[in-house]
Amino acid sequence: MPRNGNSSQDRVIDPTDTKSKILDAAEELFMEHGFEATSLRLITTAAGVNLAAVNYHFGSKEELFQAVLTRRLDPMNQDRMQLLSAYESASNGKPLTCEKILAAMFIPALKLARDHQQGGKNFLRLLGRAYADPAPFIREFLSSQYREMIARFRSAFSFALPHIPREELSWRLHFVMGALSYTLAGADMLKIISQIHPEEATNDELLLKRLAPFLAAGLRSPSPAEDGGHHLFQET
Amino acid sequence: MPRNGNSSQDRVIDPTDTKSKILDAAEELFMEHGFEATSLRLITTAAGVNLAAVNYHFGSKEELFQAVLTRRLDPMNQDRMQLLSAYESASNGKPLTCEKILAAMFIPALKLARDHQQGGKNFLRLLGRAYADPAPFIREFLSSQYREMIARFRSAFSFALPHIPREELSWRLHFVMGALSYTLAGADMLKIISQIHPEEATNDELLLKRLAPFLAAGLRSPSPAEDGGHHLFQET
DNA sequence: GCTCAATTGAAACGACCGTTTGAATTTACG
DNA sequence: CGTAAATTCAAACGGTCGTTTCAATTGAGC
Repeated sequence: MPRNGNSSQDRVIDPTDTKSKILDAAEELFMEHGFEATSLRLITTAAGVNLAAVNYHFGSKEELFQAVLTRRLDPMNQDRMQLLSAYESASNGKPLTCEKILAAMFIPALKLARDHQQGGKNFLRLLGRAYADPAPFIREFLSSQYREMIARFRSAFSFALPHIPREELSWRLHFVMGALSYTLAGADMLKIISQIHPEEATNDELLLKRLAPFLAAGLRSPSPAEDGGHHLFQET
Repeated sequence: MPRNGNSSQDRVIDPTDTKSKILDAAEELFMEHGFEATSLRLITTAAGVNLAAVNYHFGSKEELFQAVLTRRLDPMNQDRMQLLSAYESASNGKPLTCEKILAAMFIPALKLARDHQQGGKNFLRLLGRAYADPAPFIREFLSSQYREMIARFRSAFSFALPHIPREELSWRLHFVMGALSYTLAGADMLKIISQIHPEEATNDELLLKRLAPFLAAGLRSPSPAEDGGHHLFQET
């Protein structure tokens, strides 16, 4: 009895085996109902497998959730870092533009959103929910999954924007991640905020072509320490 | 038997009555565990009231959740619109700056975060979770709560930035809402993204003094239609 | 073909869920 | 004070939950 294991595919991935069927069904159902509200019975019924298969292959519901996240999140963040390295190698030691660094963040996310016709979009919504979940096992998992990639991109931005203090840059990177994840995950909020035509709202590439310039302008803006001392939050 | 009702306090709010005790406990527990994972038994035990009191005073668990949201969200959005109107009245028909409009959005949220020492922060985190929840009853509720406020602020930005096409502005307003809600709600994500000192991360006012200039720069940036045709998402 | 481990299967475990019921209690008021 | 409405209470309703157990089945290597 393996009881878990095979954490980073020791064998080839077979989309018809029990583990993959569970992961596919869990991804869609976790996205739709959240972690706590999705029962293992719902997942195993949708996957066409026995209820006990989840505990046999993944150990527990929490470990299944982590497996669902890591299956796509880990490759996506690896892609981001590889793409960033490729851009840097091609620049001959010159700093990259903010747009270029943002492209290294966005393109792998876009690829994920497009690749698996429904799975990709489902996963990004699931990720958006996980960001807002305070459950310790989720937060610690996301932290470990993101730490390396975030450090890598902060260095790149620091090199591209040497006049921005490192701490200010950490904040701006936080804002970038917020707008990106919110935009990729919360398509439904668009219907609240605007009367944007639905057929356009589904075009993620166009969306990010609008988001990247928006964020690049914010990243390049003067550091608050050198803006002449505006007093924004003074009433009247 | 009233069976619900009293939707916008017909009587004075008494922080020691059963309804308020339930709302306070529910706000904290919904924030911590999410809607589905928070049981009415947990809420009523924490509030020190009988289990049946929720169904008696609010009708159902879903209606209790909406009552928790509307108690603070509705006043906050009213404050935002009143503040925006006050700024506009003081400007003698001249367009407001982006920073000023953003201040009208941020200040009421900041007031909420500070007012109720723990309740305020709890509520904003709860709101962040609700944004990412696809449950129809949550999405429809948020949509109805935000529609008027969003329309009001889109008009203000449209007046302040007449050269930005209205559709582009809708997208940028979406990005603003995303970065703001993500920032206000997801304080824990900061620990993932940066090594920002915790004692500073809790200072929301400083946080928004960094966020507002960042977003204002993005809002003012040239419209993509007139940026000369960059090709950001061309690989290589 | 036999053996033994890997996997699947059906059933049950105790626990907790949202809601309802109807009686007991408190409150408001003529 | 008496009475009718509002509120609180304990208990139970039918269900669903994650997990475990153990027998049945499968599959690979000798």
